[in-house]
Amino acid sequence: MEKTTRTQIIESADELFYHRGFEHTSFAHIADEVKISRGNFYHHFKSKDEILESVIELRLERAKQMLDAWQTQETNPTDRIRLFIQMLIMNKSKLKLYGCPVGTLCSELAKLDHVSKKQAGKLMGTYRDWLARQFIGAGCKKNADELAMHVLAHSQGIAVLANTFQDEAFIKHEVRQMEKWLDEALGK
Amino acid sequence: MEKTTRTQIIESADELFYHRGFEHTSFAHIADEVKISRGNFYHHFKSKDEILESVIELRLERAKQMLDAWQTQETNPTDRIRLFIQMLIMNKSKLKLYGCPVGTLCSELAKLDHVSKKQAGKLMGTYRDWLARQFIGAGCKKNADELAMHVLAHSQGIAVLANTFQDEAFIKHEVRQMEKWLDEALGK
DNA sequence: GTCTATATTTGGATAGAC
DNA sequence: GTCTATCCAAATATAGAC
Repeated sequence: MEKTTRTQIIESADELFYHRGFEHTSFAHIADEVKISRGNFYHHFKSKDEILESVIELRLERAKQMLDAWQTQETNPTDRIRLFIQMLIMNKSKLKLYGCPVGTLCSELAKLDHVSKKQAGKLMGTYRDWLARQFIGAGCKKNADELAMHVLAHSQGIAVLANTFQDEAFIKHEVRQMEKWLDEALGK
Repeated sequence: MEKTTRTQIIESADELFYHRGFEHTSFAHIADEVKISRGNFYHHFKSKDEILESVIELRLERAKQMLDAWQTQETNPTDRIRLFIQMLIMNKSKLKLYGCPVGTLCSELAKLDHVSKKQAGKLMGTYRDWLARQFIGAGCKKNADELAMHVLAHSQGIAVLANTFQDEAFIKHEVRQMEKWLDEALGK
């Protein structure tokens, strides 16, 4: 079963937007990856903004799939939060090179005041809501969203600094701190 | 005493790079602000990259001045760290709209793989080093840099999320958390 | 569905008059 | 030191043949 050209465009754009940023990625860059001509794009998408829309949709899909998988993989909400935090370790080399794909996109679209910035915010919101549900499950009903936002903020900050200072080792240290914080926050 | 055209260019570029991002800011944008013609730029700078260089220099200068002022204003290193954290509150409306000027620049230049990305990293490094010195002064000689990086990471994460979710109230809550963390970290 | 050719716009940069 | 005019390259987008 072949990947459609449309799918290939979206997947290549997804990677390039992550590595180079949205604005700094041109049709020529994507065309080189997919090996199609520039003109051919417009058979599949009306504009570059439409490609971005599809890329965000793809990322939303993937995020939901991953979180759903975690939901069945771990029965304990606390351990699910730990999986989220461990994501920083798993992706440490990419974080160092390109930062967080979600955070950097949200930051870029905010500066561009782009029509899709709200959609990108939804992507971040997906993690926020999922984390909040885990905290509720772990017995923190009252301040679940605050705790979720704290984990998210700490993760985003780690990504920015790992990228800025090109430092992977730092990630490990901060992750340990966050895990310790989690144990205390859950009153353990 | 008049501001030179050169100075006006740098200051306008500084603001525009913060609000719109570096790549998304054109000479036309800066020219509109300064009210000069596009061609006139090249009497003062050889290229757009050179303007960026000067903008980063300006930001470095301002950062050092501010930190020096704090150094004399507060005798207690712990209170100086508190001043740093309070900066998030002071700038909360700008953070909501544009994120952190240091973090967003570092993130953008990393994606562009720009020649000045190291210089931007130095800007972040200025805060890192200053914070580490305060922690040393507060008696945390052993892990001063780790503590500095933690404060920096938390601040950056707060900025990213305040910007993404357009939420100022969240900043206040996280700042309170960081202040509590600081008291505990300093064994108080 | 894919291509080539081309239109159009924008943005960075240069030349030279004043 | 500032301007106008202009060049050049890149990037988005369109038209129409195959």
